[in-house]
Amino acid sequence: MARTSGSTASETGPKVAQAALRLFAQYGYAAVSMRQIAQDVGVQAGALYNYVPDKQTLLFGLLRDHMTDLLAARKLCIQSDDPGQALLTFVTFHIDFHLARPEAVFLSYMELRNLTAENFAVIEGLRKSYERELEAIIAAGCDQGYFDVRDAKIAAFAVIGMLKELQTWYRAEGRLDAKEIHALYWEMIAKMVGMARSA
Amino acid sequence: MARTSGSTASETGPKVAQAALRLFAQYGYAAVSMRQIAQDVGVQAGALYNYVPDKQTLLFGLLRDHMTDLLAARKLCIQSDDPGQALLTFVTFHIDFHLARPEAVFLSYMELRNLTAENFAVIEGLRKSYERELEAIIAAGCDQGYFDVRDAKIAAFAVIGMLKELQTWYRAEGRLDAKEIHALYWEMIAKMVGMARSA
DNA sequence: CTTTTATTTGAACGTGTGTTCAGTTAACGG
DNA sequence: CCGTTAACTGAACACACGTTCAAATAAAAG
Repeated sequence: MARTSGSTASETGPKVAQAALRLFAQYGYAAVSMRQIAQDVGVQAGALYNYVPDKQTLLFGLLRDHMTDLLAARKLCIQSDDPGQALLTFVTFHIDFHLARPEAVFLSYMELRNLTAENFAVIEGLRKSYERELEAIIAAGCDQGYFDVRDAKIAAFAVIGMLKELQTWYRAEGRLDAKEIHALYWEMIAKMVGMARSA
Repeated sequence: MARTSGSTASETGPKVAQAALRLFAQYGYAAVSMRQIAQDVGVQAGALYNYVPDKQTLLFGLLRDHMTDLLAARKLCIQSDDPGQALLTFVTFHIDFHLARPEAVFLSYMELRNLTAENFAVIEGLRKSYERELEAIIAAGCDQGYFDVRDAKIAAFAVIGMLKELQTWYRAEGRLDAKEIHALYWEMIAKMVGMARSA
């Protein structure tokens, strides 16, 4: 047997990425075999290599695309000169973007160590450039007297940590919807950075 | 060849656990082979099975011991009826305990999904009982009017998240020592829970 | 010194791994 | 309808995996 009826690269290609994303997120990169991915796609393992040079590059592609999407979406946010507004925008954007793609987010946190050194450096660079935006907002808010934190870098880490943890407990069918989560987190974060009651 | 000179179970046993902890934390459970662990111990792979029934149980044992240690150490904390003091104690304890054993902490966050369903349930139960302590402290502080948070459960998650993130950036040789980290995190957390300026 | 016990080796088992590729069939272009 | 290209199969490669176990040696006990 050979080419299967109805098969086109434009359909199989995305299926490969989706299956890999799903399986890597669920079981971990090292625990998922190319044959499992192939089965999920509905194809033999050999066929995957029409779409991906190797397993490592498959993982890297998923992480890089996720980070690229994140930064691209972030650029579309309306940026504000007011630090309070800028922080609110960042937090709201972060929550929406991340809650919408839990698997990619999970993968990006969990599988960094399975990247080669070179690939890791690329992803890490993208991640840092995102997190530095938050740090810059907090630092600016301090300089301008809107916020009150002793260490902007640590405060940024704290906010990132809070938001990361959100990923671990949020369920779409859960007690809180996105709107309530926005409100709760914004309340906590605004207090934490000592935001003056204006904005 | 067979038994090597100087070999005793009381030395090799702990070595196995240490090597597994180190390697699992660094490369991930699925990516580390029993032969790698054996090499780190300085022994052939077969010898590991004098100390561990299988790889899964080895992982489970590491995680369970970590959680057991955590809960035991926590019990030794002096508990306070004052919510502010109780929260401060919790935060300080958490930071000290976790910064002292980064590998076990990392493993406990990363390798939960590589546990069998039964083993996972055990670890998850231990973890929840720890995190519920924090939630109870925050809830009590709210009830008694010391704290001001809209949702104690979410606030507890937020604090846990902040502290988890600390693990990812802290380096012993870094800019901040434990004392400064205590102060910075306590400041942020006290503000976040809307703590009245007394305690 | 002899016997017993503790500890490890080294080979083997069956299975699974990522990856390659010649061969085969489906879809497409002329 | 034919030739070309696109897509996939299925087998194979060399190697690594977790685990078992008889045999062998070291340490401990008597």
